[in-house]
Amino acid sequence: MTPPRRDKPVTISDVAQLAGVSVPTVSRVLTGAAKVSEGRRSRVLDAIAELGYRPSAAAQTLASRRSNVIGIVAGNTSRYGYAEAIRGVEESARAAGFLSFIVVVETAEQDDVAAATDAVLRQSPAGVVVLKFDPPGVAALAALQPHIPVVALSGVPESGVPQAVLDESHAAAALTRHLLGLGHRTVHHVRVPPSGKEDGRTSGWRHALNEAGIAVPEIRDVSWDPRSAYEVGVAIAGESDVTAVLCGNDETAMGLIRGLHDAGKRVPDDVSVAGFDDHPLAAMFLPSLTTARQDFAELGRHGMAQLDALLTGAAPLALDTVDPPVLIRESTAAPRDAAPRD
Amino acid sequence: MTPPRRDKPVTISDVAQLAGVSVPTVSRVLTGAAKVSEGRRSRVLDAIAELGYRPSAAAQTLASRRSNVIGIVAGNTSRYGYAEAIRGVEESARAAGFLSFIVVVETAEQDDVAAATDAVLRQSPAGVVVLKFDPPGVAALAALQPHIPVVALSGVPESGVPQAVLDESHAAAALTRHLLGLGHRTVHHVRVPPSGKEDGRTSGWRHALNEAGIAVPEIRDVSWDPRSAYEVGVAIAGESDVTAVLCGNDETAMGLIRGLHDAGKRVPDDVSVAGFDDHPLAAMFLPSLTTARQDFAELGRHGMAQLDALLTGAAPLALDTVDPPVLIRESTAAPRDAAPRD
DNA sequence: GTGAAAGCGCTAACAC
DNA sequence: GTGTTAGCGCTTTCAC
Repeated sequence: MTPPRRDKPVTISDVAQLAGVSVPTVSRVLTGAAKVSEGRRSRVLDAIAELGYRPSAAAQTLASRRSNVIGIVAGNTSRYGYAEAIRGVEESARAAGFLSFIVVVETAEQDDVAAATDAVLRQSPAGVVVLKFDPPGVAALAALQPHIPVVALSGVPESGVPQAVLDESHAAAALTRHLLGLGHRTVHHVRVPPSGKEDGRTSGWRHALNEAGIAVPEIRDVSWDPRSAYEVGVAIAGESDVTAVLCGNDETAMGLIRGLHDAGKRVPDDVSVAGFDDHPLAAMFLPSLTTARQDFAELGRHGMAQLDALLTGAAPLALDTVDPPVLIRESTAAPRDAAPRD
Repeated sequence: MTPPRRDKPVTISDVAQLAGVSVPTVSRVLTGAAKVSEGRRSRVLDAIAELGYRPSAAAQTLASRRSNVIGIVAGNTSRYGYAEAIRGVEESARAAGFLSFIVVVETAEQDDVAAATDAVLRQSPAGVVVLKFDPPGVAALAALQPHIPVVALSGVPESGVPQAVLDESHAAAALTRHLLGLGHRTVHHVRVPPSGKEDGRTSGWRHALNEAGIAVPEIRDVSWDPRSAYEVGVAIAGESDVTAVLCGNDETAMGLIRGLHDAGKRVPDDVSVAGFDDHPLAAMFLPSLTTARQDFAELGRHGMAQLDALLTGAAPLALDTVDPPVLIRESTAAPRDAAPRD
């Protein structure tokens, strides 16, 4: 066995020569584009193994005008939901024979979006999955769509784009109703950075309040950093009318609870707090978090399945919606001053 | 402005024709390989803008035999340290003009490692950064090294590979000494899946115990799932000799604390627990976690810097080691039965 | 089935 | 400086 030299890669013609066949024949056994007689076929396979030959993706892409890479475009790669969604996409992309590359769009500004679009298109990927979780994602989706097959991953259905959706609004409404059902007069909302005008989490909350004929309280905004939720927790500890809070995600809920705690309030005794996502630590927290499970990895897998369907020209999958289950745990309870409604 | 058609990409010769120059001249303004007169130069630039031309990465790679993509090889993409390290690598790769693709190695088995190696090499990347955090990472590193410029990211220095290191053993020893200094007779250790025979976290702990002349207690192993640490927490709640525990990471510490809590033990009153990493939620947990900060994103950036140096043939950077700072918070305290040693 | 010939979009080497 | 000529490593006609 001769280990390949770092500076002289083995090419298809090396294989052809060793196997005693023509270059196109090697190509045929590689791609399966046409039948090759059993004898030649195995000689080619042997030569490939002996030389440790690996086809060059660049040459294949150039010659065939299709590639086996897909792009994952995201505003972020490491936050919980993002990382899980990326994992899901990559997993099923790999299972389908695709390699995934990552393009991060820092902001929704022209320059960043154009840079990301360029980076994606230059690779001539077979398709792209965009995490439409934030404004950069929304902008990148719009920029990419006219050029290449794209699937969006998101929390709210939208028409005109193949997509996989994790329907957040139902779960947010259910969580809000749960809190109201415990006897809270209203439910406040601490919002994480939204993807557009309003996310499903916020609209579900708003919907449930409207439905119950309750005035919609002012929204508090936080960044992704749990410390900003901590500050809000400290602040609302001083507001006696706040007895129930629905947070945009579990990290926010944990930060908020810690802030309330440090300001002398107990959860759920003084204030009920619900999170969103069912982060792996949500059940470990003290108190454990009432929340709605979001399976981001599954969302990613669905997205890749959509892309696959799109590429193979199969019947476009029906709108792919997953309804997140609600989990009632320790962080929510009846308020001090009221008995449950029913 | 004519938006490019989805099916007929603009090529370099379209640009050349519109600008009234030869193809290589366009290439020259693109790559800056040779001087081009100001007049032609700007005509080319205009043509590029007008046509919305984007060079094909495949063609460039094939013709020039160098690519501007780098590979990130990892056993996992979404767990905290992994995701942060990947973020760091991608960030600085992008800043240096590289696109990052991701290859996941599920296990350290022959097949998976070979598949990952193939996937990487077929892309002919400029270089690769391997997350040497687990056995799959270690195996992939070994398989890749003879073929292509590789940098390893890890927790323990190792010779023979360009690498960036987050030196865990000092911090683990410091944490162990902190616990002993509080008066604990010994410190137990709950270990997360190690990359090889022993990780820096474990060896630092072992070292500090040896140094203090204390017998090394049996190690408890957990998976990455905090629920497995929860089980250990429940179990050790029944062992009265366990008063201090050093955990392999913060998620494990949180699971362990929750398990202790559910089994009736309080932290730090009954048992002191230290984590590792300074996860964003470590400071929010109740109790907040004593831990050692690991800046994985910075580790990733250092790794990419190493790779850059390697590629440009610059003097190889000195071994890149970061010493994680120790953070004393609420989850550790003196044991019930003893006063602090000093 | 199989080889010869052509060409994918670009860069490199070479003259001028 | 600039155009012409050759490929890069493959896949794709198209004969046979």
